[in-house]
Amino acid sequence: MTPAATSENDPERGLYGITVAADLVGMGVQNLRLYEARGLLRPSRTAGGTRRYSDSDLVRLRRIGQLLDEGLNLAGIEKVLGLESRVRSLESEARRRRR
DNA sequence: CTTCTGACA
DNA sequence: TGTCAGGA
Repeated sequence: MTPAATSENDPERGLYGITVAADLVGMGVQNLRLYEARGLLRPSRTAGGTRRYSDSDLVRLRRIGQLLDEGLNLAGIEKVLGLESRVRSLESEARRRRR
């Protein structure tokens, strides 16, 4: 469709300010800052220092919310997120190697 | 918008 | 410990 659709649909590109992002995932802005301080998230920053949350950041935030509901603390969630990302890379690596 | 501090369950 | 409110 759109010729420039590649960069416009990049899930890694920061789109939302912290207020909009918190609103979209149903969290408080203070919590989003805390999650970042605890190493659960790394939203991009503008030159002026304001956070920019991407669509994949929102997915990550919703995952954090699920894990919190399940009773994990922030330290545990950081571990889980790390393990999940490692599983993903190992799975894709195994997929490549298999072909 | 940012970081920081304190109260609450 | 995580959440939330208020202030600089």
